Amino acid sequence: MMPISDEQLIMPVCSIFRRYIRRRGLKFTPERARILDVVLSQEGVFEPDDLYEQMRKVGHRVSKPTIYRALKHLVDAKIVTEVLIDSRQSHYQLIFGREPKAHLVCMDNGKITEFPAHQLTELAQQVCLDNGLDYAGHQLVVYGVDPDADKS
Amino acid sequence: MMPISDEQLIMPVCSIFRRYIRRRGLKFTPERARILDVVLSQEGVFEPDDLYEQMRKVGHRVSKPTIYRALKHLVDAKIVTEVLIDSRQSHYQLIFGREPKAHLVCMDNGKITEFPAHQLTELAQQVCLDNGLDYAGHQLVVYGVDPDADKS
DNA sequence: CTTGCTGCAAAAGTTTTGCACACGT
DNA sequence: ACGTGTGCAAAACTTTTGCAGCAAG
Repeated sequence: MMPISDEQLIMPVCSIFRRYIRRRGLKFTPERARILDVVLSQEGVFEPDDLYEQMRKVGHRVSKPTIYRALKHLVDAKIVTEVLIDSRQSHYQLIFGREPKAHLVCMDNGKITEFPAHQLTELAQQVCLDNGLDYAGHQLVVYGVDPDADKS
Repeated sequence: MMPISDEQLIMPVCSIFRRYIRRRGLKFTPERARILDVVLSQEGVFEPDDLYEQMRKVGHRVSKPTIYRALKHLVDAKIVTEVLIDSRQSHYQLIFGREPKAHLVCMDNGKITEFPAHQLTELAQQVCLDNGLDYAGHQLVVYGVDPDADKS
């Protein structure tokens, strides 16, 4: 899949989410539209609270429950995916129109680097097949430590 | 690395943990010994609360804070690793003397299947190298859905 | 003895829920 | 109009922390 530019991305994602919402008899509210906007502006991995703070900073009054509820729909709609990097905090990432990425986490400073991992998809699909499941996604996280950090 | 049997495993793990604890000027208490025992008896992935309930069931009075504190040391000692499968709950798994495993999660019933993923280690190490980090571990989670489950 | 450990209770933090009112469709 | 959504406040949970007394080294 060829990556597409931001301008190419934003319009279709909006329509796709609107269609997804309406097909389910749900409602495309201004809050959901604005949340999708902020999500589309995120670089890499983000937390629900990031969205809350950023929206608040530009004067958008959205409550946290609304953000959590919208994220659930965005995940269902396969526009966003949950990224499991920290067991004590939800992390999400935009996936629509993007190649699947794996994550390298530096355990010293928490910095997250993305890298492509094409090879994995085939392996992951085969594993599902072997176990009688339909493939629904996969995630690779690699952990590293800074070689220059002091060892305790 | 050749997998080893349970009897071969339990003794060395105990000594290794004791040595780890003492080298750091910490204390090898009965609570920590019992927690390690329960950890060694787990099949696959477990949660802190699983340990708590199982210990309670056999009459071992250990508090949850103590379990959380012990798990931290077990992770540091590389006897146990955290498994990121659910952002709302910590999951752990015994790794000492075991081959690295990847996880297949069925999104319909939550069932977790382990499978070997040798090929990944090399890839993961290369990624760290490319990014100037020392390799510290990796984790692959594959998601599947039951083809027989009703689609909503 | 000294220092770390435990259990309790409380705190901290994230995510969810109940409810009354507001708003898409 | 009907049925969802929203915000608020509170609940639900998991995980962490402070502290007094206890115990390992």
